[in-house]
Amino acid sequence: MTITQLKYALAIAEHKNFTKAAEKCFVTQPTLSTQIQKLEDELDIIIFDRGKKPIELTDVGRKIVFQARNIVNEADRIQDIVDQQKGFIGGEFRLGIIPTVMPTLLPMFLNNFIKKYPKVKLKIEELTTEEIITRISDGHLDAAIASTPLESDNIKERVLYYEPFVAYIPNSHRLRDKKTIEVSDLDIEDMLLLEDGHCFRDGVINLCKSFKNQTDDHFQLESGSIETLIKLSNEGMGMTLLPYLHTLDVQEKLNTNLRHFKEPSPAREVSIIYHKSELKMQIIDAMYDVISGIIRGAIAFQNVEIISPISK
Amino acid sequence: MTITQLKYALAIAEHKNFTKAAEKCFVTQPTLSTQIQKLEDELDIIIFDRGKKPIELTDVGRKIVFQARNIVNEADRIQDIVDQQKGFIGGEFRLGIIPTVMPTLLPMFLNNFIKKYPKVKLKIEELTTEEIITRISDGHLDAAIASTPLESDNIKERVLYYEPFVAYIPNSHRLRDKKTIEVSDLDIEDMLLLEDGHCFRDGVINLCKSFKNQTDDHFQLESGSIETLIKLSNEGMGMTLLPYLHTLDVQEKLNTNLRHFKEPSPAREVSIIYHKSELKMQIIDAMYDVISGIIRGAIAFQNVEIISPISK
DNA sequence: ACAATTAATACGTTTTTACTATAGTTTTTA
DNA sequence: TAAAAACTATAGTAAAAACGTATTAATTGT
Repeated sequence: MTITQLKYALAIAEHKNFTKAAEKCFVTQPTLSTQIQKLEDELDIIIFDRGKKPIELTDVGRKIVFQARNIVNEADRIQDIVDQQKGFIGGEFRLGIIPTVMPTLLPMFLNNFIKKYPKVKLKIEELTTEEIITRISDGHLDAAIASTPLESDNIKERVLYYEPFVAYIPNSHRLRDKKTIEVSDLDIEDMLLLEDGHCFRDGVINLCKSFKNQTDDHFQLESGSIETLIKLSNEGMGMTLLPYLHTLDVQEKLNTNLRHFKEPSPAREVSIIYHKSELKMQIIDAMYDVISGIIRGAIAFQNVEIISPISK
Repeated sequence: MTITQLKYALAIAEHKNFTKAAEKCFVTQPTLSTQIQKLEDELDIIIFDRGKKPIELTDVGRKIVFQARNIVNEADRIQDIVDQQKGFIGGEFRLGIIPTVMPTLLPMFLNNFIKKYPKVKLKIEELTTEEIITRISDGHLDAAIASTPLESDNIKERVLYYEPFVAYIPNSHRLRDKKTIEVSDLDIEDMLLLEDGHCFRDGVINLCKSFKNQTDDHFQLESGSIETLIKLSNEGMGMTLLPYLHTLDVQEKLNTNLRHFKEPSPAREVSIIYHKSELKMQIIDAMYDVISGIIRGAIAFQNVEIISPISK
């Protein structure tokens, strides 16, 4: 049994196809065939059921592959240890970011980060929290930036900042004349929300729920981007809530539409999250340092109340 | 990097000597030399400092070897999974047993176990609790039978039975006429104890301490075996405490010297313990079943108070 | 039934692994 | 302190393993 064979088995389990797996492993398909056969022979069990199309794992095969994942992960950490020793911060680093954080946070730290750590090959993807959790768990992402706490077993969280909710209140709205908003002012019925799947949407719903026992899920307008929410709001479709960093982008003439919450302001917790195995921890540490250094200048709220990002 | 190379590195780290490590790996010394060089080249670090005699690990080397241990352990579990699938209970199984359990428990279950699982090659060693903890942690033991709780981080415990302490009181002892003993009757000053290192000794000391604030460690007589304790006691050197199973061996004519404690009787907890990685869990399960099946006929106390086996 | 897809097999080549023999060092012993 | 012993590194070689190309075999979809 070799680590290579285990990697091959993992690739096949993932792609359910020898040929594609072979490509991903940068070898030919016969190489995979023979190596998997050798592994199966040595263990004297069948890992893959080639009878079915696409290929399926046998019961033992599933356990073997699960354990192979552990072994390969642990093996990858050897390189990690070496990198740490050499003070080397580099290699591929796959980062997921949730949609409501992406456009504001990414421009703030990206330049800074790639300048400071030019050897890191960043691969950034915009993903929902749910997708992020899946991909961190199965090793397709090294880390992600998401709203926390997530209460996910094999994922660790490290808080980057607390980002208050800010109300965006258009002309002629009933709350227009208030200087500061209170949570009890909110009515989910005239609140513009992001479409389903965004954790910021869930946060807002939780916030409103916490004061009104609103369980009716019948809302009128939903959008995929915060920019759209603002435009819809300007059209008089209702008020909305924005994450604080987004308000820095709001055009000056619309600035008057913003209302901060009375302290303790409701806020979302934004964290860098990663697998509990702590693979590539040096890069995660580096990214944490860069982001929290930058954010310190941008957000300086102390008195906040954290709103859960998980729909309940 | 191959699993084989990691195993070689582990062997060298353990023996601090290429030649001996090569023997343990069943290869020649040059094979080890070249493979370790290949590993070091690939990682571009030095693992072993050959400058010192005996060989020492470098700082990174220590971390690499630690991680190698993890990887090799995880890799071993592949065979475990296969064995489990096949319902195969076999292979080498290294079991440690503390001295005060060995002579009574081992004869009770050994025959039974090797008859039921003839393919398991048992290697049993009598070891102190301290030695057992070290050897389970570093993988030299697969499991052990010891008195618990141990509060050791990477060791799991599964209770086999509770074994009450029984007082052995010779003729003309001040407690001779009592039908049942109470903990408050005990005086550590006239108690015969096992020599240092035995957890049963620590248990007895804890028991006495719990009633008298006795911190003076000056005892007069100490012995290495419970048999000797009984003989010393018969010579009038004082009373002593025995684990219940030992009292079943006491000759009939000396039976009259035994006094049970008033319930709840002080007792030690005896468990099968193993590494948290749960390697060879099928065999551990099998052994648990055999022992607890046998012990059910021998010990049937319900009302006990557990005494810690750790000196405090 | 035929084309397309995909895994297995046959076979040659390259790479890797491990062996024997031996050289080069350091440590121990006389 | 010189000789012996212990130990690791290196060279060369044989065996085994890994991988590639070419091809066959089996299955699926049209």
